[in-house]
Amino acid sequence: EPEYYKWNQWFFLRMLERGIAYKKKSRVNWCPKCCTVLANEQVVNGGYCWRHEDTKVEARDIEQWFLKITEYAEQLLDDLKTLEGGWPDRVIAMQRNWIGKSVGAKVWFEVEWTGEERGFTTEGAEGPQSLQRKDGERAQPGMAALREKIEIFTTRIDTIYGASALVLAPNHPLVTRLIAGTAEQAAREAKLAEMRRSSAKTEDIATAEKDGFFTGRYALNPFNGVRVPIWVGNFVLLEYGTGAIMAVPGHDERDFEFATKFGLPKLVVVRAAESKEKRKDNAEARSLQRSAEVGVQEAEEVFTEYGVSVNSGKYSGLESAAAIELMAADAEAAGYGKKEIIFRLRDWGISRQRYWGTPIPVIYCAKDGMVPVPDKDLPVLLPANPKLTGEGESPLATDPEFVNVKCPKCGGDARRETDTMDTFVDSSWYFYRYCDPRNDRAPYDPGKVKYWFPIDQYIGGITHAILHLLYSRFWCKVMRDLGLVTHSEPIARLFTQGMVLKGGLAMSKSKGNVVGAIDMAEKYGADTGRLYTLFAAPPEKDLEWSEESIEGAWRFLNRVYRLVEKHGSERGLATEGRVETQSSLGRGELTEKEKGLLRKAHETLRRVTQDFETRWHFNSAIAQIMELTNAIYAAEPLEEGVRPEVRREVLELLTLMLAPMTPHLSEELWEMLGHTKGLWTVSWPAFDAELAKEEEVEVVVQVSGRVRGKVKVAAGTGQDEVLKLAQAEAGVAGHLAGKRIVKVIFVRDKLLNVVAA
RNA sequence: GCCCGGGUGGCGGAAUGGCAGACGCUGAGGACUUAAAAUCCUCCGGGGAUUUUUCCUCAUGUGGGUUCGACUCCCACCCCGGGCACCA
Repeated sequence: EPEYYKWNQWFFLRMLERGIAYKKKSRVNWCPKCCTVLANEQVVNGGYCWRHEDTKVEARDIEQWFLKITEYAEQLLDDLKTLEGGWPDRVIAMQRNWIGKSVGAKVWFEVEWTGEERGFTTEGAEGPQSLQRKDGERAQPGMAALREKIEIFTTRIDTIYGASALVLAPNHPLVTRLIAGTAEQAAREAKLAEMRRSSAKTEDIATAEKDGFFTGRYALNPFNGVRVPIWVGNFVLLEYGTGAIMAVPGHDERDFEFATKFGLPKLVVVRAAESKEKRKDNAEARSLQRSAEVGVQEAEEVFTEYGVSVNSGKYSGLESAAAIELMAADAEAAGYGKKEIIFRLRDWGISRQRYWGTPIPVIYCAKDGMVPVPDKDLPVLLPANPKLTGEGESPLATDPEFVNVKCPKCGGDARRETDTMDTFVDSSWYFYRYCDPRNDRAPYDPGKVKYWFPIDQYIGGITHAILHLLYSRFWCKVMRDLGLVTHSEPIARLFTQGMVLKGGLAMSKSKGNVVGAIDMAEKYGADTGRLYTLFAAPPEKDLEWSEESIEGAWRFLNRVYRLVEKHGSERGLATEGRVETQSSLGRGELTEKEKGLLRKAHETLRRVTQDFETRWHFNSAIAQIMELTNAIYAAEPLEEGVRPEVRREVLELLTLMLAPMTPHLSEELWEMLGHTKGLWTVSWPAFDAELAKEEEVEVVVQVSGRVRGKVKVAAGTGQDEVLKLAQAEAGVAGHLAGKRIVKVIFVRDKLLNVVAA
């Protein structure tokens, strides 16, 4: 509705002002079925559309709008800590994983333009000061800076003495220039084109074989001045880090694989830290380690763990963590590197080429460029009659009335932006609007939001763990920075309910495994369906739909109905608007049978209340109610020894406890019990603790922790008494015969454990 | 590979330090009925002893540990599900 999406546009303009919303051309995910771009979060199962799980997304280079969620990466990560306890662990873990923080360093390797197939060399390996500049020796045409540097990112700067190559992503902007002017330029360009083509297919990058080629150029390792060859590798991703890595084959599995294939050296620069025991008695290992410290050694296998640096100049002997710290600091001081934290999280691409979505409120003018739509012109309305061509172009673009506008700045002819916003924009803040839905001057009144927020309890499917739930957290922080809210997290407690499966799969129309809610309601009634889904499993678990089990729920409700039908006819006893508990009879006058029933009813109420309030374990609550029903049946005929007041109280409690789960049926039962006011007018009853208490309890008797008997005693009976009775029990006495009692553990009304030796 | 979650009868599940399998489904047997449906009753983890009644024993993925006592807490491992992934 325009009354709502107007405020999406308003938020967008605020973000545009702050540089949070921006437009850029980039490689994006395109779903050919949706005919639109998707955000990274909307690509699932290694490259499929989240809505069409059988459709692979394609890579396309399109100019589109982004929201700078990455600016909030650190906060989104840090604040997850405040959600612990309130949010399920797996959702927190999934978000943490998605944000993907890596602490490391960037290092700049200077390109040596003169380099050509001279192979790997360790010449001049004596520290940073020996770094030799070869500027201008062989300048290439069109080269702006001769002192070109390649920036790499690493989490293991401590392994830099083991770098035997730099590897760039095929799409790295420098690659073409590096190749230019080298001896095998043509062959290299052909290879590069081939690699770029295959990387455009999102096919199983993770399992593809390592591939790459030498560019013909070298770069200088700033730490030791060693010349390392510059390669291009298919396993290096342009999007992550700097799009370039140092290959340390001795200490990274991918680099090891790459080096094995292309014959690069594998230097050992970290060895396992000696454990104390080893240090004592493993002289052989020690001598091996000594040899590792002498000279350059070819690694036989990859060692990726932390340990102690070796063959690393002045850093040799340092533990990995210390080496990382010191080397990053040194690099920064010397000006060839710096500490850096990077995130896996990408900015949120919100442009969609769809009709359904909020129009992005900007106008392109030949004279003024991109001009935001002024607030007073909001909302930018969707055209009423779009042409839906399915051609992959935004439906808005084909509507001249929508597209052709005057520039708000100069009044000249201009064009509207025709992309619409991702619908996840709408869902990122809808709950705030609930607090103030008719406001036409602002998205909401911050005062009203302050009263209600953050949300005490939110319920949703696990499917939104890194979509809706991440975007909403981001939106909240943006609104906070706009001064609209004072909290940083929108949702205090999150509950992720399970799915209903059929044949092991989530029900979906495309799979044809849906159970029609209407068919089911016609056959059993909606309440039976409700009761079944609640009873079959606790709510956080997935549940497999079972036709047989729903019969069970149906049978149970019929049992309850028949019970009320039979005994609910004593009209005139009903008290409107509440359950008359403990009846109007004096407690002392209750018969044994009456006491038993009332006790069971109130005990059930106690446990059901607890399940509802603290655990949401509706399945065990229903089991309790079933037990109560069974107990009432067992007490039949109720006419004998149970007065109408007591019968009614028990049946009213039964009806009330069922009401949250079977509202329709309960309403009918309530009427059958003689009430004329709706059940909804009645509040949840308090259980009578006195009544719920057992008078006689069964105490379990154990001998040395094994159950050997039981004794029935009055509630509250002391240890001595119970022990005396227990010793009289044949089964217990048999196990105690000829033994000495060492210790007695007694839990009142529950257990007696006699430890005998 | 990393990160989460889980593993209990034929099945869904219950028990969060104190009688393992509540409650329900399925199955078997029985009652009612001319018959069927519905309803009601009994039994239902394995092995053994006793065969009226009960008793013993094993059993909650595997192996250890803590405890008078462990499905429950701790350590190691195995398996299943999910998320992420040539993330440097």
